[in-house]
This record gives sequence, structure tokens and C-alpha cells, in this order.
Amino acid sequence: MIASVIVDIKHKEINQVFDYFVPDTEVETIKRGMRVIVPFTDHNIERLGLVVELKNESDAATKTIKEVIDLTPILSDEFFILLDEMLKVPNTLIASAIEAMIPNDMLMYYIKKITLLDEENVDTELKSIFNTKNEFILKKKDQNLYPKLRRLEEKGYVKIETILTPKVKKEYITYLILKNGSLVKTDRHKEIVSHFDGRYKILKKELVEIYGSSSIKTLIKNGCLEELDILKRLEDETTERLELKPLKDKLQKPFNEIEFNQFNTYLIEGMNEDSRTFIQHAVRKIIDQGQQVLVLVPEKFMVDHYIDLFKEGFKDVLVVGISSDQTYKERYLNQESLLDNDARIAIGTRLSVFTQFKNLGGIFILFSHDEAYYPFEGLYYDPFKLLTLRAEINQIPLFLNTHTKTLNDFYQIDLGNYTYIDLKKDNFDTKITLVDMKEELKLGNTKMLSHVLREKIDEALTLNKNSLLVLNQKGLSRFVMCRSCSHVPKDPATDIPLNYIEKTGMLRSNLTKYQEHFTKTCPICGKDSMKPVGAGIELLKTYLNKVYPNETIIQIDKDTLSSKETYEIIKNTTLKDRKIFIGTQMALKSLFKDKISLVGVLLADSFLKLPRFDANEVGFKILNDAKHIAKDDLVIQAYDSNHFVLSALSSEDIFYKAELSNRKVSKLPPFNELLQIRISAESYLRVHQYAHILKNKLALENIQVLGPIDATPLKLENHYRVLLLMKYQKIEESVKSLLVSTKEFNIDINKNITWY
DNA sequence: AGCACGCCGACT
DNA sequence: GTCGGCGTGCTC
Repeated sequence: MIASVIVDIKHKEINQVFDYFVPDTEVETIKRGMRVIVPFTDHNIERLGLVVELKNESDAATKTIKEVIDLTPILSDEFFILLDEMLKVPNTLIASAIEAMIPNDMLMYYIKKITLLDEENVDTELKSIFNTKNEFILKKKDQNLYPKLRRLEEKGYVKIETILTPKVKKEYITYLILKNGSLVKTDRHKEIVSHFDGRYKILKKELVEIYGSSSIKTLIKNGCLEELDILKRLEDETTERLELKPLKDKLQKPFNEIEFNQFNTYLIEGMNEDSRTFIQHAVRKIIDQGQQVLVLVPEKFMVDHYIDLFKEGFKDVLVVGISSDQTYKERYLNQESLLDNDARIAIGTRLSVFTQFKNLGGIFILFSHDEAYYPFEGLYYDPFKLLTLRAEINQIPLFLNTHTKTLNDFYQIDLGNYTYIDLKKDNFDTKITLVDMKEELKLGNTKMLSHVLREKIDEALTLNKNSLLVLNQKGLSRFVMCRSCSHVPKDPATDIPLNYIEKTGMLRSNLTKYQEHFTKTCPICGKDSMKPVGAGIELLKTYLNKVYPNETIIQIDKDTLSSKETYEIIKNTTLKDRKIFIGTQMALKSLFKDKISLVGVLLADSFLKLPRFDANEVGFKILNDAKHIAKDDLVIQAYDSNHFVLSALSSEDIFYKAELSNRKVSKLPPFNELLQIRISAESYLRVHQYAHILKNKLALENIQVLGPIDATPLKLENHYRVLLLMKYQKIEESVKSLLVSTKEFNIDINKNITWY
């Protein structure tokens, strides 16, 4: 029997299966999804592998599996379907995809242990690194010693071993059980035995504390007591069951129509009291069926908040969080309790799409419009696709909850793929004010805050209420805009704002070859008022400190605060809080709901004119985030105050329809998928030639390709780089094979379309 | 020659 | 990720 194995080496040259003979003793027991240890390379180094297929014949197999680690598969069929989905993205490293799916206590790492055999022939300096047992564990910082040690090994002076170690040390709690009480002789021992008083087991720690370790040791030795190791588990702190607020009459009907035991996607639009009760009832129903619930939130800092919230509403069940902030051990404990069905609610960020459950009964994605669900670096996967697959496989409902549906949501509802549950509030009482900054300029106000916003902030302060001022993230790709007529130079072919490259003083398109020189003079109104956009949050802080020297000003962004700190700030914020918050769009992430009186969006243009194909939708989402959390007032300051998206805030359907038809014409998502390809090589000419060849080959596969264009920067680490943009419905294997690196040309791919 | 370093190709 | 094999360049 042959096993096809993926080895845990994340490298494009090893991105394939390797066939091994299955030892006769394991033929009956080995299954797909089990971990194995296999010999690898000439030296037969031991590596951890995962069995992905079992078959009867192979031309390639030459070596035999050394050891099968697991008794049962650690990845079920469900996860192999997810794996297939992840591998649809070209050049995805199989080992990385598997690593993301495997519970982290099943992962291993490798250490090198060096033993000193011959002290005579090793110089004193080197000798000093060994401990008293003449052993030494090679650390990252000691890598430079390795070649020397290898030479010493050849001569037989030292021994080098590579040891596979689990990443998580499982923790056991030791209990003592009374084996044979009649064996005791001394009074003290009798006392210990009587301490059991009918109980089956007692914590060893407890007994040692009272009677000391030596007498306990003796009792174990003469067979009176016996040790019992039990895997440490999460403490179950659950109490009585709380009755939920009853569903309002108008929520009854949509609730009753939910099919809890089959797959369907429900889009709940509206994040308010109604949607909260609705979701709580759905969660309750799933728990009462004896099943488990997975809840996804977009940001790490939200995990704790929702754990608290769910713990409050469901006091009778165990709620666990899944976050990369947790230690391996914490995650392991949570995972174990989910596998035992002890924990019923799991709350996590996108990495929790791979969490294993005993009996998953429903998936909830909160703030489902949020961009943060998509990985922007490292391994790419689409959490929505993966969770849809999981829901389908398990025949359970998938709930999306958002305050504003996305373009894709709108499209899917239209296609009939989503069941739409409208819980939006009809009476919306936040006052929205649009400020035309061109007018402010005419009035001689060159400051960051308009008159209107200043007044609103003052008003909030006198009422002891808080405000939040939002600016776009610093360092994001910048564009230029005329301060007097709000003209933005755009790529004539794609209508996407041109990037301002400060170094060269050029304006460049992201997607096509187009570029032009930056000039201060506006081609439309002729005034010398063209300026790069992208003022910093620091500038705003300095300015506010000057204007409001006696007020508390708090900065909220990912760079300055950890997720715990962010959560603490949000938790302790109340509407009646005389404070001014400033932050990036991060601060608009909606946990601030009902906690902020006034939201001011400064330079909304920078949110609306991002150099991306979905700039309008991203801008629309951000403004809706702001609308969602602003309790009393929302002030939007923009130079281009007639921007399509600004008007869309009050006429959403028009926005969806117009934007969707644009996307259809331009063959953009949700009608097509996009993929950026970056080709790099030492020769500029060759890399361009190759890009054209690749483009033609892809055209033969019926894939539309835009480009090539030069990447920014064009030359990096002695390699010239160009970009292609692919529009496609589906990627066949033949296409994937075109997108692999060769000796001369390196190919990277990006599903997020963020390269320029 | 001996050693240090860096690059390349292969791995079932 | 890790090895050997190779080339290069430095030093005794």
C-alpha cells in the first residue's frame, strides 16, 4: 500500500505529494488525515507529514513511512474539501494550507540537540556553550555555529540530533486514588487515608500541601495510593439558564421560516436590538438541539467583547474564544472542549474558520461587510467561501449580519442565493451633515475642521458628550486633488485615481501603463491648488491639542493600541463622556455603537477615491460604519461633496444598482474573480517579454488579462517587476501550471489586488 | 591544503 | 527546510 504524503515544508519546490510505502503493520490502521513521520532527502531527515491519499500503486515511492502518529485522523473529509478550495488559488503552498487547518497542538517543531562526545578536541570557547550534561540546543541566534559543529560531527567529536517536538505540552492534573487503605501502619498515614472519606479521587496537590510530599510518596510506593493523570480541561463556570427577551411579533415570521437542519445562507441586515434578539434566539435554538455555534467577528479586539456578551446571554453553556492573541495552550484547551461538545459557543476572528467541532449547528458572521475578513498577507483564503462549504457539508444554516449589505450581498439576494431578513430600523434619527470643504476654503478656512464640525464638537463638549474624528490611514497610497475644484486626475482607461509617487513626482495608474507628470496647476480650473491628499492623524492631534487644550483627546488605531487596550477603551466609553477620540477607520469598527454622540469624517475624499476597483464600495462601507455608530450626529467633510457615494448614503438601492451594472460591464467582481500576478526577473526587457507571453497563453485559456504594467517600485533587490491583472470565472489546472515560477522568472500572486 | 562563505538543485 | 556539491576567495 502506498500513502501520498504532504511534508511540512513550506517551499514552492516541495509543494507536491510524496509517495511512501506503508509498513505492513500499519496497512489496516492508516487513514487519510493522519500524521506520519517520513524519511526525507538523501540524509533521511525525519519530517512530519500528513497522509492525503492512500492507493495501491505508485512509480515514485522508494521509501517507507517510519511511524504513524495518530490513532484517528486529525483532519476529517470536511477539511479536505476546504483544502481543495484553498488550493484553487494558484501557487498556494499545500503545507501552509494544511498548517492553517491543523489544530495547533498537533503541529510539531524541530530542535537540534548537540551532544559533546570528545572534550579534548573542542576548543574552550565552544565548550562553554554546552551545559553540564554536555548538551546544547541550537537556537536561531547560534545558527552561525552550525557549519563548525557539522565539521566536528564528521570527526565524531559531537553528535547532532534533530528532534520533533509537539508545539503544545499537554497539561495533566494529577489526582490520587485510594488503592488499598488496609496497607497503612503509621498514624500519619491513617490520617491521610481517612482524608479520602469515601471520595474516589483527591487532587495530589491538595494532599501534598496538607501532609507533605514525602509521606505521600511513601504511600504511592507501597501501593496504598495511586496516581491518576487527567488532561487539564477548561473550568466550567456555567450557571442557570436565562430566558431570552421574547421575539417581537414582526420577527416571529422570519424566525419560524429558518430551516435549522439544512443549509441556507441568511442575510440579516440591521445591527440593533432586533437583530440581537433574533440572533440570540437562533443561537438558543441551535444549542437546545444539542449543537454548537461558531460566531465570527472581523477584528481581534472584538472577540473579548462578544465572549462577554454571549456569556451574559447564555449563562448555561460554556463560551470560548479563538484568537491568535491566545497562547498555544489556551487554544488547545478551547479546541479540546469544542471537540467534546463541552463548549457550545466559539467566538473568533477569521482564523477560526478552521476550528473543529463535535457537532456544529450554525455559523454566524457578524459585521459581514467588513474588509478585515479577508487575509491581506500570508496564506490567502476566502472565509465566506470556506464557511459556506462547511455549512453545506454539515447541512446547517449560515447567518450573515451587517448594518449595510455589500454589493455581493445585494447580488446574491437578487439571484435568490441568500434569504434576506430585513431588520433595518425605519426611523433613523442620526442627523447627517455634508460639508463642502471647497466652500470652507472660499470662506478663508484652511483648517482641518470646518465651521460646522467645530460647532458640533463644541456643542457635544458643553453637553458633556463625546466625539470621534476619523481620518484615513496614514501611508496608504496617495492621490492628488485640486483643493479648489476637487478635480482628481484619473486613469483615462479605468477611471481609477492615479497614484502619486513622491520620489519621481509622477502620477501613475495601478492597473494600466498610464502615467503623467504631477503639476500644481489644475487642468480643469487652472488654479495652482493641486496637492497630494493624505494628512496624518498626528497633525490632527497637534491641531486639536491647540484648539482644545483642556480636553481629553484619545487616539485609537491599530499601530498605537493592542486589541486588549482597544477593547478596554471601548468598554469604558459611555455616551456621556466628555472626550474627543481621534482615529483611523479602525475606530469606526462598530463596537462603539451607541457610545459616540458625534462622528466627524475628515477628508472623506480619501476614503472615496482609493486607487482600487472597488473604491466606491469601500467608501460606501466606511461611511456606513460611521453612520452606524454615530448616535446623534454625523458630519462628513469632503472637497468633492457631490461624489456619487455621498449621495448613496440616502439612496442605497440606486447605489447598488449603478455600481453593480458598472461591475458587470467591466467584468469585475462579483461577476468575475480577480488575481494579480507579479513577474520579476533580473532583466527588464525579458520580464516584459515574458509577461506578454504569459498574457497570450492565458488568453488562449479564455482568461482576460490587463497589463503588463511596471510595479512600484520597479526594481527591488536587483529584480525588475511587472504586474498583470487576471479576470476569470474559474481557474483550471492548466492555468495554474502557467503561473509557476521558473528559473529565470519569479511569479507571485495576490488575490487582494493591493499591488501597484 | 584548509577553511569560510554563498549559490544551486533535489528531495517520493 | 536541509543537505551535498560545487565554485570562489582568503590565509598559512
